[in-house]
Amino acid sequence: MRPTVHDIAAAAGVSLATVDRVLNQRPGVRLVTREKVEEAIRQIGYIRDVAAANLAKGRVYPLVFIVPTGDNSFMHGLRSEVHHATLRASIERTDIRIVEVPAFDVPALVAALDALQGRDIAGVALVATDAPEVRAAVDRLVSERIPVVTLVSDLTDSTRHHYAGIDNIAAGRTAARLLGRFLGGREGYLTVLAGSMLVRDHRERLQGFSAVMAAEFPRLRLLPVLEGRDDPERTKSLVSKALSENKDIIGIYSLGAGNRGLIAALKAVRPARELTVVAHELTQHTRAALQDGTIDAVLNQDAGHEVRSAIRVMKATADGQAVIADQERIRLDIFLKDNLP
Amino acid sequence: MRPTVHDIAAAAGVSLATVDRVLNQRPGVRLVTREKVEEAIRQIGYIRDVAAANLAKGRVYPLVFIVPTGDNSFMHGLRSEVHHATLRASIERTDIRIVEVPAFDVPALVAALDALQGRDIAGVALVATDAPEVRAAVDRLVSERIPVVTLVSDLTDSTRHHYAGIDNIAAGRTAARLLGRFLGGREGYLTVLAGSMLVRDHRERLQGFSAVMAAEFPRLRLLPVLEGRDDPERTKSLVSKALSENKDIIGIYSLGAGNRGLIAALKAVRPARELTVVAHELTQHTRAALQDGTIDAVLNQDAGHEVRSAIRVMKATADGQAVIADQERIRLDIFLKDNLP
DNA sequence: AAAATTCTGATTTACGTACATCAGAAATCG
DNA sequence: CGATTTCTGATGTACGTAAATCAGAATTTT
Repeated sequence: MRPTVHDIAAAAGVSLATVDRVLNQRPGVRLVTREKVEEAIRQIGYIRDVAAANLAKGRVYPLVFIVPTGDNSFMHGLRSEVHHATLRASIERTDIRIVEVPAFDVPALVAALDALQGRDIAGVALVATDAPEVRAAVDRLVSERIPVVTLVSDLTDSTRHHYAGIDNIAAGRTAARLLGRFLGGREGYLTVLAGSMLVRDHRERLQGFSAVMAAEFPRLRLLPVLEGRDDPERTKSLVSKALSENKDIIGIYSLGAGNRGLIAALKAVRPARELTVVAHELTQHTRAALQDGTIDAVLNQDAGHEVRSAIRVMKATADGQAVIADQERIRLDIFLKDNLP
Repeated sequence: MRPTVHDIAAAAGVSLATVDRVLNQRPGVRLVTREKVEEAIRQIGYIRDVAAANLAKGRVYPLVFIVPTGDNSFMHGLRSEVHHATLRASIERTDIRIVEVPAFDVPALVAALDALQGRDIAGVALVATDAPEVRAAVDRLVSERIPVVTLVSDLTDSTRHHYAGIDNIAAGRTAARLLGRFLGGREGYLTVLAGSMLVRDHRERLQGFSAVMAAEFPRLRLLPVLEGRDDPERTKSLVSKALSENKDIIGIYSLGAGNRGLIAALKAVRPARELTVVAHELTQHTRAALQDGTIDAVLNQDAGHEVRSAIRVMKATADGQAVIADQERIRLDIFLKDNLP
């Protein structure tokens, strides 16, 4: 049988009330007594029954998810996963609020974060735009002892408690190796298509990609990055233009969203041009493109996992509990047409 | 506020005791009354507070993990993950017992399963050897309303509640495409290295691999499968022999354990022979081989995820709770040297 | 040393559910 | 119709913890 507060009281020779004061860091306990109790806790290996504690407290976890607006498939999927999480709210004792903020809008994000100060909140999860102002706002929340988790895109040098997302440098490196190996020993040009270089995840992917390309596939030369702003129309024309201007392009790495436009551009030149393509984010469009051979590999992060992980981490952090680090690592999924879920 | 048993009682116009009888399917309730209560439960959308219920019941989940003995890295890792789970036992209210059974030994596995009949057990997880006798033993447990989960390797046509493992056909197909693409348009022979064709996961991997190879990479021809029995020494000599007998082998797919032997054989011919290699299971050996270029890709299933998922599913099944299907899907991890965890 | 202050103990209620007991009501049987 | 049998209600205890109250002890201050 697992030890309870009663066992602590007995072991330390104090009353239940005193044990409770020590456990919940309430005042009114002399130092010597406090130490006696803490020693007893260690001795008998007491572990608080979180379920019982939450029951007694009537605990709910008010959580806030700050996600960017915008209609690209990935963010849409992310919002939908957060929404799904709200359906489990009563079971998980969460109370989730979704705040939408225009994408890449630093002041708006800062305002949303600052609006949470002083509120009774058990945790904040945000898709971070990597700016010093955002970092400062996050640090303010952290200093108020509010658990903060970055989602999908991380924040440089911030004190956030956790990052629920993939290692984007590794993702870029992986994309490079896949493209490099799939292209065999061929020689030619590669085009990189990004959403915006203002977000850290895109910058990091490019960084990893360039590093491996330069070091291991010198025969493949990179063209300047095309910034599609995650907009299908713009992306389509950028890609079409690049392909027609340079007939030696043999591969494409699409590291952001807006793949619909990319796919349209590819289909337009399809039978004639043979291109090896690696893209990010599994959506209905990239899935279909993978299946029909327009895209060769898709790198993905599972938004559902990210959201659930963020919730677990926020709850655990709010309770001062440890997390299973291994379980919270978000993996980079690599999909070929053969292992689609 | 979430509705409670009191709310049901009020809504149905009955007493708490009657609600309790209905909820816990105890006798002593007339049909009409029972239906009235059930209707009220549906009306107000009552969901049982599992934490409170478990507290009241003093519930613990006695779980049994049946895992094969043997010293290959993967099974070693699996046992270690189960052991790790026992460390969280008091928090998770589990009481995990590990039963070791010789690998591929059908009668022993059946005996282990039958020994559990009639015992007070909240769930059984087993690494299945795919034999009709095993299926029958599993079905006996299921008919006793004991939750059964297959782990890593599934059972054909059985009534087990859940399979916590990867899709092995997809794994084989993925391996084939990786090898095929990495080898570009080259022509030559491929060797497949398996542990034993008696386990379903190995058979399925081979099946998927062969299918994609035949359909999409006809220039790569498969040699007869080498059965290394997951034994490093035997594997090493088999591979060395094959490589020296056929100078046109340009790729290897190792779909089972015993990769230590494979790696040793590869290192012996390394600078001279250029081979593209895809292997299964990320261990310290395959990880090092991936890093130094001896192996090109490793397909992996995360044993920790499998064990934790199995536990969640067994607990949920024991409580008649739903599981988040998406969360319990075990994914095929593809590791290149760039995305190692 | 008396007063004021700070600790500590004892006790109670609560959270939502499970489970047992016993009395009384309703239904069924003879 | 009375006697059984079957249902239902009322009530209390328990699970492990939180939180509050109040009395009394120990300590510190005056």
